Amino acid sequence: MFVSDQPTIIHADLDAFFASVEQRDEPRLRGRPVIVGGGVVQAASYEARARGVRSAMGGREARRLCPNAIVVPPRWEAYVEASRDVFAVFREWAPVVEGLSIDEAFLDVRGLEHIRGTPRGIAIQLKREIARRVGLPLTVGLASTKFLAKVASGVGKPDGLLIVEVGEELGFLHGLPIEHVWGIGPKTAARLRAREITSVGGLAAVPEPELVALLGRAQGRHLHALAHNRDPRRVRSDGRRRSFGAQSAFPRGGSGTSLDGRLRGLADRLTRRMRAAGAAGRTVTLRLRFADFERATRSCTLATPTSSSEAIVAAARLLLGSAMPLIERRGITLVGLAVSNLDTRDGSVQLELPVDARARRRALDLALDDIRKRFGPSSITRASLLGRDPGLAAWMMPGDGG
DNA sequence: TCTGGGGTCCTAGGACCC
DNA sequence: TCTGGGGTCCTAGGACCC
Repeated sequence: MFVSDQPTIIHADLDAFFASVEQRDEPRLRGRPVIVGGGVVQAASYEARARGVRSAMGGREARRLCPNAIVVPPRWEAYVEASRDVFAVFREWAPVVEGLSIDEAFLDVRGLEHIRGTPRGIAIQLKREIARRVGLPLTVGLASTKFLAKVASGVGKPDGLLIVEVGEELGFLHGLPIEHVWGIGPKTAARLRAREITSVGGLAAVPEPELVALLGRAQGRHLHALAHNRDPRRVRSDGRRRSFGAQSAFPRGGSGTSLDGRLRGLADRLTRRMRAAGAAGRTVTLRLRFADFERATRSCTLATPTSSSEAIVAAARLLLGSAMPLIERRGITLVGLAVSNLDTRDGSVQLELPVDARARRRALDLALDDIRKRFGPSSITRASLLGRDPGLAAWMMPGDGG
């Protein structure tokens, strides 16, 4: 086993990501309070946060707190592009990069002394490179576990660099309030505080069986370990997603008139992304939220994986039928669809096939052409493309299974 | 805090199988 | 016939994260 006297896991987190991209691209916004998203705050610059604006806050509340804020609409393409640029830099500096979301990642920087430098040096360079080449502020946490690196970057924000040296972990950790722990949200924090557990040190002092009795087996064990900075999770770059989802909120007092239309729109959005990712799934979940903000889900599992919009809409309609009494009673404010139980395999290719025989052959030929271009000449035929789902072609590259 | 959109993991009970 | 144990899958819901 590898033992180091230096921390070797970096958590790199862009500060106020969307808002920082806006300030980078529009000099007029620099130094000013910026809010991205009007209806609901998607991101707030640190100038706006200083006035109490938080993401997910209602737009009206945000403008009340910070009347001179500049509100801009989100520009998704710009954020996706900035994220790509940032991750490209990450991958230059570390062989193993695990993306957590569009704006944060773990980097394993073990054993790079002769290539890239010490972990400390890499952390410093990473901030400089992101600032120089992408023009965005980054906070870096460097520690001996993923958990602690994540906590450190949170404490170090904004535009910070926080290194927790080996041997100093518990001293750093135990003084923090429990809300700093990755995995303790409002509900769990309230339960712990009701027991007068308010700091991570206090949490660490609770025997594991007691925590398990209070929070359940998995969470009890997990938090007990984290409080002692025991976190065996490795940085891994092959993160495979488990689900695709899409949802849409109704305007106030929205009626159920266009529910079916919304369902079709959601399914189209969802399946377009699924097909782009070469994914198909078996479990369709209908998510509902009501006027009182209570939620409900209905799900069903199909016999074969699909990424067909038609198949998913059909399943969603059945689920909707079973939930109709609830909807009529409580009033619906949000509808969502998710597909999980994914059957993604590296190298798999999926496409929807038209019913008409000629159009079908043509779609297959185009797909074959595409496959040959991407993977080189192969002996794949139209017939071998036809797989599990009658409306869907599925095929896996030989040797790509493991 | 009158609340958007996209995800992850865990729990618990029931069905079903060996 | 009754009883017991273990495993997997499915559904619905809860909590958390960005």
